[in-house]
Amino acid sequence: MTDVDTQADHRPTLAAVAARAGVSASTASLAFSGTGPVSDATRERVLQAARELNYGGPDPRARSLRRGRSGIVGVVLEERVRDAFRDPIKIATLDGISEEIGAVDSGLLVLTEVAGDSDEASGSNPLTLRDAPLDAAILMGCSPRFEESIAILRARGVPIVAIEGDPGDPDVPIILQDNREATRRGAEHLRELGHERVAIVALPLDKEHLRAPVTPERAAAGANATTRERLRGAWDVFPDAPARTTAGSFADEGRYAALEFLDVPESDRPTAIIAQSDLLAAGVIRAAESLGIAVPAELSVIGFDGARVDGLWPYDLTTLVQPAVEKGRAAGRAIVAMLNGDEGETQLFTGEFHLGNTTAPVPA
Amino acid sequence: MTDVDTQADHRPTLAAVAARAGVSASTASLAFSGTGPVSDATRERVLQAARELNYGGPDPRARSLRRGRSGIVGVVLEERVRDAFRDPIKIATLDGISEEIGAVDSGLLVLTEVAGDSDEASGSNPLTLRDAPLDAAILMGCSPRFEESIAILRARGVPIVAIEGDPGDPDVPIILQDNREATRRGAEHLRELGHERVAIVALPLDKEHLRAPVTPERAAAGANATTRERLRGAWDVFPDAPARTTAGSFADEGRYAALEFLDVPESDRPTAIIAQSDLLAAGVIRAAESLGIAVPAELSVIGFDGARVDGLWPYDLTTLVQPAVEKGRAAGRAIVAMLNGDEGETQLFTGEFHLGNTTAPVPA
DNA sequence: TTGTAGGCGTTATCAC
DNA sequence: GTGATAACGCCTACAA
Repeated sequence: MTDVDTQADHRPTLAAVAARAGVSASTASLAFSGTGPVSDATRERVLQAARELNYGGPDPRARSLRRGRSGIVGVVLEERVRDAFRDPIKIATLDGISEEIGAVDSGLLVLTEVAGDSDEASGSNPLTLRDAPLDAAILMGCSPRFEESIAILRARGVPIVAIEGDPGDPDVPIILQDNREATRRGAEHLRELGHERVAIVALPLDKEHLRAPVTPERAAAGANATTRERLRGAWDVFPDAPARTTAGSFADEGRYAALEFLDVPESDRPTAIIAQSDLLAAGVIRAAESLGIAVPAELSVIGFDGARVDGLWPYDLTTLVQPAVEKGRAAGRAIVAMLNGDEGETQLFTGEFHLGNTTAPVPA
Repeated sequence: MTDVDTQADHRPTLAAVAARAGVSASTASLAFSGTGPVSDATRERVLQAARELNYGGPDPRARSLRRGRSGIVGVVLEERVRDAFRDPIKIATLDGISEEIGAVDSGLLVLTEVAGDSDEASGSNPLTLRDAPLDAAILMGCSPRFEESIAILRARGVPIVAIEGDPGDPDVPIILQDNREATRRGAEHLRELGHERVAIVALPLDKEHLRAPVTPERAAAGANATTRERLRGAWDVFPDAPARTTAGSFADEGRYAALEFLDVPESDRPTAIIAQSDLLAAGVIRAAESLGIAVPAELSVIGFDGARVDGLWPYDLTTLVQPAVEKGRAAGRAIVAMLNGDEGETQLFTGEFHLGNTTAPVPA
């Protein structure tokens, strides 16, 4: 303990500063907030007193009670931090969000969904969306607990925006991607190149994140709408294309799944693979490389996201570019609007086809 | 607007609920917080009233003023969200932090360092560490504004922990990595394999993130302590090893830098490269592959982090494993201790050498 | 087991 | 320009 103030349980208050400066608390408040008229001399006196007392400025907790705003926007993730942040799309989206909410002096609080009531063996119960001082919340990705989260937040009067998931609540603006249509455009590109034997490497479909072939039942029952829609888009063009789900959007997962399709007699092999993310696509390419299958000469590969996968060189992946940062910005703007008492805008984003060098005409 | 309560500016308060239930506010408070004795009948009546009024529970803003705790721990990053979250080590550390602070019902608020006073052309001024309702803060990585951030937080009486950076303040526990010693151990491994011509692919050294050779002056003046220490460790063993800085910890950056070292006559080529991160190492390997240089037969590569780079298969990178999650946990525990009025513990972590298959004896 | 009183630190509103 | 007053919504002694 080097400093006098270090151990003090009682930090100076605005009142103390005011007293020392010989003014009233309200005047001192004005001197800090800049709202309203204060003479320069008075302000200086107040600031001087604050310095002397080592006063660090108005307490944000008290301020947020009084103003009814905490300056905090919650981002509700369905997974733990580690998993959510491995997804470059989520990160880009967060970046867009944080950019926009800066306009209302807000910061991002990371939350995960409310846990089941009983199954918390960890003994730890982090700050939940039930008792975090939020001005607004952004739900990223739909999930089983979606509804519950929304109910809690609504009861609190916290404005909500949903990204990639539709709670079906007219008061909740949603930010969506044209997953089905975009995937269909990619598939059509393959068909134009003459491909007929096409396989799909899919994102996780259900909570268990199974590595398994997609049966019609699984496709119908799957909890993940994004995966489902992208499957539909591919099947719109190639109704019989076999698909396998992976345990997550990682290159290694893409490689495992691709090996199942590729490590077979050449006659059974697909001539093209539709991967549901760029990371998966990167793994597909590695799998092909390892089997001596040339991309794109012998196998065309298409991704989804446009995430500029690091280390994929010399390949320039053909993919559907998702405007991830822009989606985050849209969510942020919706939040800002709602915080200002306006309506948040629902927006549908369109994936842009990027032609790289990983697709080619079907081998003769 | 589908619902009566949607537009209500005035949400019900605890007092309103109490009134409706025919009890006093304090009793209603007890019914919610679970602190103190309330008869089951009364509690039920209160809860019932709450349901009828659509009361979502006590307002966290008021609660945090009253209790003096917001349940929020700030993580101060030196870069914008997008950049910080591309580093797997930072993410793992965040994960460890969030795990531990769950024990005190806290969540993570993402902040970036206080901006310069004038150069904010963007017009956006996000929530800063000056006015966020923080119970504690974790500074990740040292930086020029380190001191200023600390001064602000100290004046507020906010407990601080620093990761990978030493503010030299006895009240700030620090969580460090043995960057120099760990790197030295890796270098010694290379020396034992007979390597003499070794090059270094380094992390950014100064704020500009230059891609350039490291001169003694740059090494001495560099702002980034982590980079500097790892350079020292390598030079402890190979004093003349040439080094190049990259623009960031990415595979593509590693590839660029490695090409500078490798795309030369064979006699001038290093037989081993020390990369300062696993992602950089992945790029080094790709560069070698693209030049037809076999790893590890013709070139040994060593990394730093132990981040299990996705998509690096079939290589198992020889590296120094940094206990990133554990470091986060240590930081979280220090925070929890300080929040409980105890002292936070400073900790030094040791990198563990992992022998993979990317190093081999120097070619004959 | 329940109610009463007071205050957490700030800021908005009004007089002066 | 400045000061008094009254909330903001909740929690916690303490008294009943």
